[in-house]
Amino acid sequence: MLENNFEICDGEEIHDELLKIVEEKMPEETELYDLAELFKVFGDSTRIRILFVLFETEVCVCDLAKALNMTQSAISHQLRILKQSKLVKNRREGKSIFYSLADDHVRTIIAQGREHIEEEE
Amino acid sequence: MLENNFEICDGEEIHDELLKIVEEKMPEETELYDLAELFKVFGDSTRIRILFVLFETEVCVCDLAKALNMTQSAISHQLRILKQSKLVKNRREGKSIFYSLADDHVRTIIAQGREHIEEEE
DNA sequence: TTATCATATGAGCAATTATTCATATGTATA
DNA sequence: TATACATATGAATAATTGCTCATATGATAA
Repeated sequence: MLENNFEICDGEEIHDELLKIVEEKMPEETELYDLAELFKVFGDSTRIRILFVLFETEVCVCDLAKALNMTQSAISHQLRILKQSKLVKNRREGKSIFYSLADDHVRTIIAQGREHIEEEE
Repeated sequence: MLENNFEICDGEEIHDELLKIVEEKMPEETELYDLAELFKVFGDSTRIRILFVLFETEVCVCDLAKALNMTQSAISHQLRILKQSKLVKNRREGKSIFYSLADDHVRTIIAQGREHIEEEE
């Protein structure tokens, strides 16, 4: 016999307060999208393995593929994604292209992630 | 006339050095997997929006759904994922269940992500 | 108990994505 | 130039995933 069901779940005045929070604190839609896209990049273990190598040294695509035991094509595809997110940069040296970390946010983000998963009981 | 192509791309001795890095610095397979799984959770704008609300206040599922203009089911599914990753916790109060942040790594990780995307030219 | 509200969850579908394969581009060397 | 090496990339495929819909669970009130 449902009637007046448009008023469910707001007995408290949390509702106005909530709307204010969303209006004032929520980033723009484009920033939310960009943030999600950035974290998606970290959400693949192949790319994470690449980053762990780049934490230590600059490396060319071919050596990276061999070190991680994957095909050159697979690594190249993933490097492109990392580069698009500006997490890595590259330089050419002869026939080879060397990749390295673009900045240090990567280290912080990964470090915080490790802390989080290791902290769990 | 391909012969001896098993020696391509290691003119320098970077190879031994690289293998040592991978052996010594690369986390275990399970940690790499867990890390990727954790970051996948951040890789969705709905879950990021939920986290931005939880940065400010504790909130019940129904209010969260209304505030973000999504169905209760969709929000509930995402909260389950956030809870499995121990990013949020919850408590029951009568018929409602209130969700809140589980710890502060979330804030750091999101903050670093924002810094990274805002730093780009 | 019965009815209602709040939340959780399984199945199904559409969209995304990581890898492979084949091939293209770019560089150096013969 | 022609050939080989190093890397990039488009298409195809299999696997993953976010949402919807229907329904189940859990709690409160009549």
